[in-house]
Amino acid sequence: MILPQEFYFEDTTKVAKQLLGKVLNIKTKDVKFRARITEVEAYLGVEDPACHTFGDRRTPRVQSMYLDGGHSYVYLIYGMYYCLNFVTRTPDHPEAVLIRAVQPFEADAKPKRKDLTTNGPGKLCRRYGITKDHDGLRLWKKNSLLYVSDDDFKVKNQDIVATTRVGVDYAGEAAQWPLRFYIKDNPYISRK
DNA sequence: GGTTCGATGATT
DNA sequence: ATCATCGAACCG
Repeated sequence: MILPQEFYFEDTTKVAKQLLGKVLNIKTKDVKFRARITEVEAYLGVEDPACHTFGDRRTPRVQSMYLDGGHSYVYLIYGMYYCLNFVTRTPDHPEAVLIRAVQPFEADAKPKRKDLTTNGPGKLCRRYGITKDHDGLRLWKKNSLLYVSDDDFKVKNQDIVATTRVGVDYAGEAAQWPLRFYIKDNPYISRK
């Protein structure tokens, strides 16, 4: 089933963990992809120095983060890679979950073994053609280019690994916050 | 208008 | 450890 918008209104850390194992549905020109979310990071808004909305910053880039929970937020990083996020909570709490890695479904995974093209936030966007065009989309709508659904796959709390976020050394104390989550023993995880 | 920097990834 | 690559953010 498709996840309702309310799913994204909850506490961002909680939403991040609950997103593990959920299914990302991507529509391109004529192809559809499905992939299971295996790694995420939570970004806690105005009080999180690592978050783009830290200090209630309202630049054009982060507009989508001030939409209601359940919208996508896509930005360009290092001039080369896009990163996909799901906005959480409400406009007065501009927070989000970064999708860091996914596991392609069998039909998509041409290589027999591990597909090395979806285990990183930049890589998965490149793999599925996710660009600025995918910014601000409604993730709870089935006709959206991007939407998120549920199936019978369950991730036990016990199988969630929590650790520090990647690439946020500049954020001081916040660099140590355990806001990166991934599925234990899953091969589709980004570096480190 | 100029400068700095980055929620990355590939390579050495 | 280094670099590719460039839009944003920041400064003034």
